[in-house]
This record gives sequence, C-alpha cells and structure tokens, in this order.
Amino acid sequence: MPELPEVETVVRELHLKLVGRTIRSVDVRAFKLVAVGPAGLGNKRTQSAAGAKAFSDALAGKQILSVKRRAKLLIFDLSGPYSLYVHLKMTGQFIFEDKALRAKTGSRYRILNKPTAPLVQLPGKHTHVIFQFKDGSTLYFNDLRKFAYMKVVKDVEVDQIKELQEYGPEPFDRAFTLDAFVTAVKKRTKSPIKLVLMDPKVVVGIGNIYSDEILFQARVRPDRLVGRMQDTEFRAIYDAIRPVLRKGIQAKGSSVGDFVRTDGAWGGMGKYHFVYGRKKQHCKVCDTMIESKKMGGRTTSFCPHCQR
DNA sequence: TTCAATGTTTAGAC
DNA sequence: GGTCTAAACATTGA
Repeated sequence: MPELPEVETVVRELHLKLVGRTIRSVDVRAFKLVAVGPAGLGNKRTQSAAGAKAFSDALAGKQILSVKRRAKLLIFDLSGPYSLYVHLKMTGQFIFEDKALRAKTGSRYRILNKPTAPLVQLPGKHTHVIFQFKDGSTLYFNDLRKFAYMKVVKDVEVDQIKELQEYGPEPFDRAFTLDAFVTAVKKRTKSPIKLVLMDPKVVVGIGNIYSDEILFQARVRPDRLVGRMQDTEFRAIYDAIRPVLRKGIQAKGSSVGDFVRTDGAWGGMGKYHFVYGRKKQHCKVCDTMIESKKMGGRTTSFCPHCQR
C-alpha cells in the first residue's frame, strides 16, 4: 500500500486499537511471509512450517505495548524482549475487527480500494496471517501479491534492522534540515530529481505517488537532472515535502490501488492528487494536459506547464 | 493477450 | 564507485 502517509495512517489506527491487547494465537497461512530474527534479513523467507510455528510461538501470549513507524516499516513493541516488524510492500493490509465491527460487517470488506470491488469474507483467499486476541478481537493480514513480510526480532535488534540502518532521515525529524537534504541530493548530480526523492538514503517514506505530488507543488519537472538544478529549486522541493506528506496523513492516506484502512475504510487523499494518476486529464491549476513518462520503471506524471 | 500496479533488492551493463 | 535498467517477488483487472 503505501508510502509514509499510508503507513502512518495504519500505524496510528493500530496503535489506538491494539495497545493493551494480548495475543492468544497466530495463524500463519503463507509461510514465506513470516520469519523470526535476527534483524536485517527482511527479505529472507522462511518458507517452512517450522519457521511459521516459531513465529506463532514467539507471539502467543504477548501483549502489544505500542505500534510505531520507521520509514515504511511498522514496528510492534511486545511485552517481553521481542518486537515485530512488518513491511506492507505494495499490497499488504491490516484489517482489525472487534466484536462490534464483526457484528456490523459480518467480516465482509472491500479489500481492494475501488467502488466496484466485491465484498470479501475474511479470512479470504489473500489473508495470510491471522492474529487472535484474548478478548475475541481479530487482526487480519491480507496481501494480494505476497511481497510483504513480517519478522519477530529481539528489541535490541530493532536498531540493527538492515533496511533502517542504511536509510536517511525521517522527513519530520529534526535531522532533516534543508542543508542535510541539499547535501544528500547533490551527491546524485546525474540522476533525475524524482529518483533521488524516492531514494530512502536521501529521505525515507517518499514513493511514486508522493514524489510526483511534491514535485508538482515545487513546480519542478521530475526528469530534471540534479546537476542542472538551482538552489532555489532544491529549497522549493524541501519546502514541499512536509506539507504534502502532512496532507496525505490528514486525509488518512491516498485512495489509490489497494490501500484500505484498518477498518476497511478508504483513505481520502486521492481526490487531492494534482498529478499522480491523472495522465491525460487537465491540470487543476492551468488546465494543461498532464503528461506521463516512465522513470526508473515507474509511471511518472507531471504538468509540462506548471513544472519546469 | 498484454500491460501496469503503492516497494525494495539485486544483477548486469556502461 | 555511480547510476541506469530490467528482473524478481504474485496477482488482479483493465
């Protein structure tokens, strides 16, 4: 699902709903998605029933103390010396159901984010991990493409998660200053600015949707090479990053693709997109036709008039 | 039937 | 070493 605003939305909702609950059991239906430490092997897949059992055993009986986000990872702090971290990749999603929601929905949800998507009875074909809590509530983990992963590690290893160690600052962190941003960006003189914005070594949390939206706000074409840009343009981009992400968080994520919130509701950011997903539509600012091109294997949209 | 889809890593080419 | 592209992961739907 998700870039920073979507992950942040899920983390906040899960934090409110899960803290204090105790896991009774964990049912793993897709072995490859889960693993138990050490940290830094996020993509290594267990692919065995034994690994899945170790995962379930490590979680059973643990209470959830907090749910946090680092970059695009969700990190669950558990009672005892263990944490669980989860990457949703493209299509991972959590649906949390307590007794009241179950009574209301009958466990049927639209897990694809489209008005035409059918209601799916959970657990469904794409439900790969099911957390049962002692109070009778349930957390379903669905992932259509099975790219996501989750891993149990010791608390002390959370800081050693390889994916995080190699990453740059959080956009809302104090360390993410204009100077730090410009310095990191200028190391990539021959790269188009969009690809640099999406590079987590520069700043974490920005993917295809938000890089397009940020560059629109900054009025910079995504294919501009860093080495041929002006300092005022770096500043405009830096100044656009936090407001655009904040707006995404306030809208509770983009209504794009498979993103659904933890109760099956949709995020509201989609209607605010200026360029993403609007190829061949008219620019909301100047009415020019939005163009698109492939960059780094990703569809990139921009307004050729507003962005220079 | 072909193509594209929110992410990330890795291999290979230049 | 930097940086690009394509491929890999798996599935759906236009």
